[in-house]
Amino acid sequence: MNTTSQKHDVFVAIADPTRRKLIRLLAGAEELPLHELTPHFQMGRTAVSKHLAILKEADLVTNRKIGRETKYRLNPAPLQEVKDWLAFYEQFWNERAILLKNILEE
Amino acid sequence: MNTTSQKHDVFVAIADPTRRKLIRLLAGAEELPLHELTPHFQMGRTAVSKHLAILKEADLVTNRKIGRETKYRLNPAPLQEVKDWLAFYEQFWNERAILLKNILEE
DNA sequence: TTTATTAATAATAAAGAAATTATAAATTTT
DNA sequence: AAAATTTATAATTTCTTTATTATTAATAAA
Repeated sequence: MNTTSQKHDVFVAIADPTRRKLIRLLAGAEELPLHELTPHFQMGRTAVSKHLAILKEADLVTNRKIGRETKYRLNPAPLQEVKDWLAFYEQFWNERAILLKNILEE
Repeated sequence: MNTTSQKHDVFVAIADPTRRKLIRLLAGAEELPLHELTPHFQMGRTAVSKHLAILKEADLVTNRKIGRETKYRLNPAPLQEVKDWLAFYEQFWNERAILLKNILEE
């Protein structure tokens, strides 16, 4: 792990609204090239391309070159890590569960 | 919304590993003051205090002053937003579901 | 083969986040 | 009352992220 490729965190990847929107767009289509994704945003191609690179480092998207375009595809599998993380806190976030817990602890 | 108080995003709040560890520590106790949380980290009190402020802006923690200490408590409710966001993608991230979808689309 | 399209990378600039030290304020202990 | 404890805030520094422009390369279309 020298110069490039930082092996990006899924939590960091989904923290950015642009990247969440990219995920959403890719969920609605099998594959999309950069130039079809770009017009949905107010920034330039290069910026969108970099957001896609971050998603790719988190393994949330894959891509393949078809002719001169690079088609991006969603890979939702890494979201499982977030789901697992949340699962631990589910026991806390229900108010009824908290009340019940308080009663049991008396 | 003038000088302070930026109304922080839950996704941003949980993106940082220090803050996830704070959430985990607070899940394991009813209430904890800053000086009990700090020794679990390599940074100073001030830095931990600021991370707690970000969690508070995201409404993931509440606090109350008891004498000279400020006790922090976890409020997991805002995590629901993340759970809801993930729920949308559950239909995609199961390989069996993807295979089935491909078959149905033929 | 020239021109247009598509996209990645490098270099830079700007903005934002994270951590530190220093200071101040409030509360408890001695 | 003086000293110690606990915390918050301000000022500063450092680091990281985000976005831009410019350059290069590759493919497709004219």
